Amino acid sequence: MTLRASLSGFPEWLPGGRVVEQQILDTARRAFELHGFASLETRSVEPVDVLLRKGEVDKEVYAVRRLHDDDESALALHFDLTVPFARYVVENAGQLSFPFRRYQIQRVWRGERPQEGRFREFTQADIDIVDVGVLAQHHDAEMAMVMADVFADLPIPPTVILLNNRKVLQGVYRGLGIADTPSVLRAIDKLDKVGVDKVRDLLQAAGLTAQQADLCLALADIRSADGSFVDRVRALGIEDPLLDEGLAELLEVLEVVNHARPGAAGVDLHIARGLDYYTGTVYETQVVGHETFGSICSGGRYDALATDGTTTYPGVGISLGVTRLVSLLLGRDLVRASRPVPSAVLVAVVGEESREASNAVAHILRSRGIPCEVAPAAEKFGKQIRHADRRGIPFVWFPDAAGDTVKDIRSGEQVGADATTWAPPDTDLRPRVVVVAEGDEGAT
RNA sequence: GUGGGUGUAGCUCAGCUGGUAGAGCGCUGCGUUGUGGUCGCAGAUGUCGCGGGUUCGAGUCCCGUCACUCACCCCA
Repeated sequence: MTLRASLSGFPEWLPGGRVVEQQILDTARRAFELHGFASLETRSVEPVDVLLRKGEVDKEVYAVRRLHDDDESALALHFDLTVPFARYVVENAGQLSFPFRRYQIQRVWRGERPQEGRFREFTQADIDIVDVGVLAQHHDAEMAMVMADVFADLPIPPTVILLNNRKVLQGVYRGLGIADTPSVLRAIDKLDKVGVDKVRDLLQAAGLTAQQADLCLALADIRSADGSFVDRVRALGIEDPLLDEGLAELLEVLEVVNHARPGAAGVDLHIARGLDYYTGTVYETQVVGHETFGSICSGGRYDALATDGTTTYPGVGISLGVTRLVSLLLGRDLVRASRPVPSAVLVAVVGEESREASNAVAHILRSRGIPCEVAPAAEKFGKQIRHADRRGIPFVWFPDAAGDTVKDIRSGEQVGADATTWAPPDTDLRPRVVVVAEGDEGAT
């Protein structure tokens, strides 16, 4: 296990797990910057009313206050990165140029009961684009393509970004004369978990007729990797202008994404998304073979979230659940770090009186970009090698006045070497994330 | 917040109807006295989650409490 569960919901990885997490963070950052997103960080805390304004839903928000104040200022840890970003855009609109694109990688906090893949403190890697007044539709497809690039660069199983559009759902519900859209959305969202019959019960409990419920279920049942979903929705025979708009948008996003990144996305009309500020496209991402684990990357378009009263800043964003993804990869042993420490070389110490000579070797290696450490004690070489072995350090360097040698402790091969010219193979230079082969148990 | 399950060595767990705590892995040492991994031998380690109760006696039964975990809720 690479997860310490001392405080439930506040994960702390062991060093090997952190290697995996950092690789994901580096990969995301790299992809985001290649797509021109500027880095941004917002404060961890927001006034409570900012966090709760959108959607009365008493989100599981953590309040923050000084222990000694009886206090007034109701602050809370942010619940996601989208709402603080919307606030930031409104506050700094005068100094930003639009359309504004930024990425933001930070922790967020939610006071929900933890479970597999669900934490109270976790890291999101978020990208958003906002504009003034109107945001071009093509950005909806762009979001999915950027994330597809991230996934393509990660050592993880295939993923699929599932698309839907709130307008399609709302258009259908409105066309059916259904008033209570939110509870229908919530019921539909449970399809995978509780099954068709339970959801039908829920829908009827929400006041739908049997016929309405069946049409909602038929709609939710539509999934496709191509444009064929449009005809299947039409076949339900429901007419509504919002539906037309939603279908057109959804079709465009799907076609653009899959043209550029074949197979990266699919349409799934039962994706609803809980957050209430979404107004159009919504995204959810499954890891193939781990569909029940939950979405590792979600988001959507919000046309009315950011506003100062006179000007509205519509946006679209998507957020990678870094912590959730790491917990999936480690918890199911899908990947491992090649070693938990950066060191590629352990420089042995012959005797404490010659530690300086070992330090000098290490200094030269480091100056050439080779991470290394010096043995902590001048023990017998067997123990020094074992020290390296346990940490996964592949090479042990033996300083010797008659000529240094370096040993690859995996093969046992030991050769003469000069610190000014020797280098490990590229694959050993830094810890790597390696995919665990089927049935490959044990080992570090 | 509501309901179920679990809490014994660093880790995974065993411990039957109460009789003073065990295994595997890991760890330490030796065989091999400055070249590890395999193998063999030897060894160390526990407030049995915490508090109370019943009992001659509680890891075991009862009550409470905390933590973890699963489900609901919600979601990355």
